[in-house]
Amino acid sequence: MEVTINETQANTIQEKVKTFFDPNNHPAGFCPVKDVVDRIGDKWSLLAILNLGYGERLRFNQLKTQIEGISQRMLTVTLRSLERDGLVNRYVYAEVPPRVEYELTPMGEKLLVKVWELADWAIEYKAQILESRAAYDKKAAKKTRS
Amino acid sequence: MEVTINETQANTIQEKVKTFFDPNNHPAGFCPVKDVVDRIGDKWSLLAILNLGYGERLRFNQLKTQIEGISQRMLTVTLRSLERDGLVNRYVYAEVPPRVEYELTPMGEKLLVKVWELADWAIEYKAQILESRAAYDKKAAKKTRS
DNA sequence: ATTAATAGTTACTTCCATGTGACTAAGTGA
DNA sequence: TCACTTAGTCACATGGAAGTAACTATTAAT
Repeated sequence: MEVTINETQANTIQEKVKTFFDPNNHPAGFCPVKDVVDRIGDKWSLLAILNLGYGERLRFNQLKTQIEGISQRMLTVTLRSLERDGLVNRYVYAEVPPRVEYELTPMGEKLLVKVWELADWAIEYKAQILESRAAYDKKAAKKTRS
Repeated sequence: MEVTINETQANTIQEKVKTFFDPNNHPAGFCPVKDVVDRIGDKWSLLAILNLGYGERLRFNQLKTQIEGISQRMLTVTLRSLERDGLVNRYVYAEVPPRVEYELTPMGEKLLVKVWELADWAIEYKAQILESRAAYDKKAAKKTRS
């Protein structure tokens, strides 16, 4: 089910991108990739999704503990927006003190799988990125000095 | 080469995440997924990468035209950071007026392939997200009214 | 002498995502 | 009566990413 582009037989990423950006295929500004990245590009959403990725329902405070550094407010904000988009389910139990549990929806889990594949790239190229960065900074420093 | 987790035979995403987050496997805070998303999560990087994904070298002003809404400054900033991380190459021609061309590096192209797969998810679930969002807002509106 | 072209840089401003700390409801147990 | 618990909300403060507009070098063409 990897049929992003089925308008033509596009086999290389170049062909795919070219086909994709063709105004005949989509309205201008249509960019699902950007949509996803915007959705998970904030500070906490991805971490919430990852922590719910264990497959167990987690209570609010469990998440707060597991997601290091997150504030109460930001956890609420993050979970609300994930819930709104249908990526997590929220279960409220009528108890005192309150109990609220969160879990990934199937849609959220599918996203996690996709996002997870990015990790392959990150791991494979992490060293190379750091190298490139160091080399670049070294050059920049030289220029500034002279 | 999809061997993110080879410590165990982890077949479900739950197992993968569990294995991944095990402090025995990685130092705390190690999260390559977050790294990538941070890298492309800014406003323009992804759009620059996508536009360079055609496989053709593009001049500064070509990019500026193609990336709708980007300012001169932000294009420079974006390209510089991509160059620094080794995702794009920059070719300067000693001409007047200046000519500078940009292209994806192989590493950048590999990233594009991965990121592209997110589009599959986005396209598949776009309608469902919008539905979920509308339903959520409708409920929220009711609560406010009462 | 002036304009035009390209690929920037620089100084300044603005705004929104995020952070902080106090506050709340509702019941339980001491 | 008071403290304690959980899962929040609310008002306000802040930093940094992004935006804006003016300025630059260099040469060719008019």
